[in-house]
Amino acid sequence: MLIGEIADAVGLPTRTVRYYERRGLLAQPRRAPNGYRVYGEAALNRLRFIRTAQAAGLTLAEVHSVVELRDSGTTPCAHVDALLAAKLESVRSRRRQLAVLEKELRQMMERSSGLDPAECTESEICQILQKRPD
Amino acid sequence: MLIGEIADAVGLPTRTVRYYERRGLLAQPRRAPNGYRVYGEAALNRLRFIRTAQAAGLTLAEVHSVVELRDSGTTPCAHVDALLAAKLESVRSRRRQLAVLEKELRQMMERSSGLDPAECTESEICQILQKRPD
DNA sequence: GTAAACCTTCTCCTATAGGAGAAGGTCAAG
DNA sequence: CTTGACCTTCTCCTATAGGAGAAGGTTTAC
Repeated sequence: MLIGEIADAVGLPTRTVRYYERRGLLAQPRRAPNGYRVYGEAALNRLRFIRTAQAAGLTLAEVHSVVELRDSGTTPCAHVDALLAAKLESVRSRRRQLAVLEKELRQMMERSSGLDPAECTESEICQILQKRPD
Repeated sequence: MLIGEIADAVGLPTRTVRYYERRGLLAQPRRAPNGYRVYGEAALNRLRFIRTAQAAGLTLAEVHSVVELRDSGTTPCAHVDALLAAKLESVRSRRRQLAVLEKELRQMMERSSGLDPAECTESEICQILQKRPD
């Protein structure tokens, strides 16, 4: 398989496949006599894994830490559990932040409907944003 | 007020104040004979406004669009309303995405507790991530 | 008079996940 | 034999909001 074929197989641009190689996520493939990258099944699995892991919210750096363990012969299960737990906590935390922000935005917009643009002075720049709810 | 003083007054590093000036968020201040930036009340209000707007989730580019209107003599209320509405929608959308992700993470972790690391094969790299719920 | 604490501009760097284009080699088909 | 579609490496660029350091001038305090 050449890079264009494997890229099509997983739905990535060839640039991205080379990028993963540079990042150390994908082993350097063997080369054809003309210098072209030649991939096998393992690379296909690896790319699919990367997509799955990204879908689970892992960063490429985190994916890297997982494949590094795998490549070193260790079963990465425990490490993945820890990553997922940390990810879950950060997602929860982010959700809480966004809930607060959404509430504030709604309050600002509600207040805004009762404000007169003519009363918006130059020094406060924008009364909708500046006038915090009492 | 020199840059260090105004920076302390709003709790920003002096670097950031210069950065806002470069970004066009803050007017170029007058200079003392020695070349030092000298600020007045207006700059203080502007910096406070930027912080408030950022807290509302606006990007610096969006803040820029607001102060640009203000500086051009237009009351930016309508524009701010539109920005807030768009921001609200994107926050809602993001929250929905995170809710789905949180659920998936929880499912993965639950499944993980019933999996045997010994069964994790090299080709799938990690069964926790790879085995999607049936 | 000198050391500390300011200030100035300049340029490059961070994280994240790639995207864009240049300049060139290679391969299959008409 | 040339055109188009591949492939190669190289470097720089994107968005976001600054951070870091260099090299130098100024002001304040002792």
